[in-house]
Amino acid sequence: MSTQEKQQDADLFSVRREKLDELRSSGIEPYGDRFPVTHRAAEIASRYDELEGQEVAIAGRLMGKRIQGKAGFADLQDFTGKIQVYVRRDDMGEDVYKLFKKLDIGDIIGISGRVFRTGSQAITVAVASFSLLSKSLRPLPEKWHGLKDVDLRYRQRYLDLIVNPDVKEAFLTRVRIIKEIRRFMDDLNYIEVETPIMQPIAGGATARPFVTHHNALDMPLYLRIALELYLKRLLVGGFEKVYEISRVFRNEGISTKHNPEFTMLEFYQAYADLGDMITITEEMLSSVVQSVSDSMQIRYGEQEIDFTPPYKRMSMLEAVRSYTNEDFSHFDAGLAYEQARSLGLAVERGTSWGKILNEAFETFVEDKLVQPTFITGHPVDISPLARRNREYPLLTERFELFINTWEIANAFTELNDPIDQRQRFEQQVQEREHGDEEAHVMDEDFLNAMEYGMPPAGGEGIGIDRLVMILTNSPSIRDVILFPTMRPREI
RNA sequence: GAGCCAUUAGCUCAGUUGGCAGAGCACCUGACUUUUAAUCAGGGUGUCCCGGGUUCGAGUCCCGGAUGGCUCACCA
Repeated sequence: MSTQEKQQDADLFSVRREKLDELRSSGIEPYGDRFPVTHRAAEIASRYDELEGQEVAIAGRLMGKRIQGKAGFADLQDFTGKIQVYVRRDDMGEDVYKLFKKLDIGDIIGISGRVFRTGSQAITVAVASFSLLSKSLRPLPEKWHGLKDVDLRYRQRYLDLIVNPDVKEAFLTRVRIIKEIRRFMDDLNYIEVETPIMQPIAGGATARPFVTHHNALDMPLYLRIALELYLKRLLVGGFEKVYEISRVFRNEGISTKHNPEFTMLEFYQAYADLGDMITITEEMLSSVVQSVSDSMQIRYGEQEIDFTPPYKRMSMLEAVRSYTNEDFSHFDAGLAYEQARSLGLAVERGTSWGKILNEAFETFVEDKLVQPTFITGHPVDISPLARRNREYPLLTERFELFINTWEIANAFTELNDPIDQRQRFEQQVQEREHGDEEAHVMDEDFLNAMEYGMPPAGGEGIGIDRLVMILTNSPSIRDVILFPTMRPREI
């Protein structure tokens, strides 16, 4: 059987598998050792003038091969980018050159050689020697179109990262954003802490949790849906400025804007209030935008979003009035019901005033809020952890920051009255009994903490993933989460 | 959870009225010592997502299912 005939009934994997065996039997280890790298691709390009004629050692993945007889070119890709390498039979000897020609695209190699420019001015390393560091057994996606199938891109993110350079950029931006936020919080002398991910009661937000079970304790544990209640326990414990950036989990639908696990920043500051949170938010966002972009104006799809502070502020009542011409400031559930009906909202009779207002807001206002806008003064019955407004007890001292129509941040002057907090929980428990699976459950331990005295405080949560989406112009949350949740599938 | 759309070679994609399964890249063989989506000559490597049905004949039409995308619902 000729090699060619053998090829015909062999798939690409077994062809490479055979190459690997041949390498081994000729004494070459296809999975090499430590390779001392002296330079990286981008560096050789940016410092070419100094490096011309110098000996360099680089390692990376072979991404292109242009052999032309007794010499040839190849592209090597490392974390910083691609660089061309040049191989010549007369430089490396017949055997080594043959070996190089046998390499597959996707193999990881280390080379050493001298930096030069070709006739067409391409910065190139003339290979003096090379070693195979890792044989690749599977063919990479096509070099020109890359990997487009979104399903494969998310499931096999490693391939996406190898062949689609923009993908790496978005994730590097994500890292920069989070780093900048940490720097910002640290500079304000906030203390970063870690609180339980598995909790006996999942509180701090209205959402369905994931449940697991602890065998030794023989009890259910919930993956946290928010960071809030533990961070507030730390306020009781004397931490005056505290923050956490970490994953929370919500057992809900998946969409371009929702992943079951996502990253939140939450921070709490004793003796502060909502106004302080507004200031911090504006300063933080403008500093983050500054650090990842040259401009305060960010393009997201068709929109241009201006992060220059101060951001627009509007109370929920004002916002609803200005988009519907209906005034809900009477605080009367019956009147609100009539207004909702005339606006075409499908609300049930008996729905509370606050829920109706919120419904009107979500339906008629939310999708208009493209530029950063603080919406303030949320009804108390949708804000069980926020302090009441002193003048209007049906409202709270709360804001949500909307950007690109998405809720990006949520903050309030924290409720620190344990009696009121208990009543709020009781209200939530009732709603849960009436079928609202997302309502809070009673958290006696949290109340116990608050009964020892929690300082007045301002607190805030920021959804990091959506912020990253906006700042990287990513249409899907899956473009900013390295390994988004997917239904498993055979490869 | 609902509606619409998609699924064909390792990847990116064609596939006509229902009539032998196709191209480019990748891969294999050969030529080529400064190319760069290298080029030239030759080679098609397939569970047409899965299961039924209609038909002389199904990648194509019908039904059911799987997975994904978009929109909506829920949510941040």
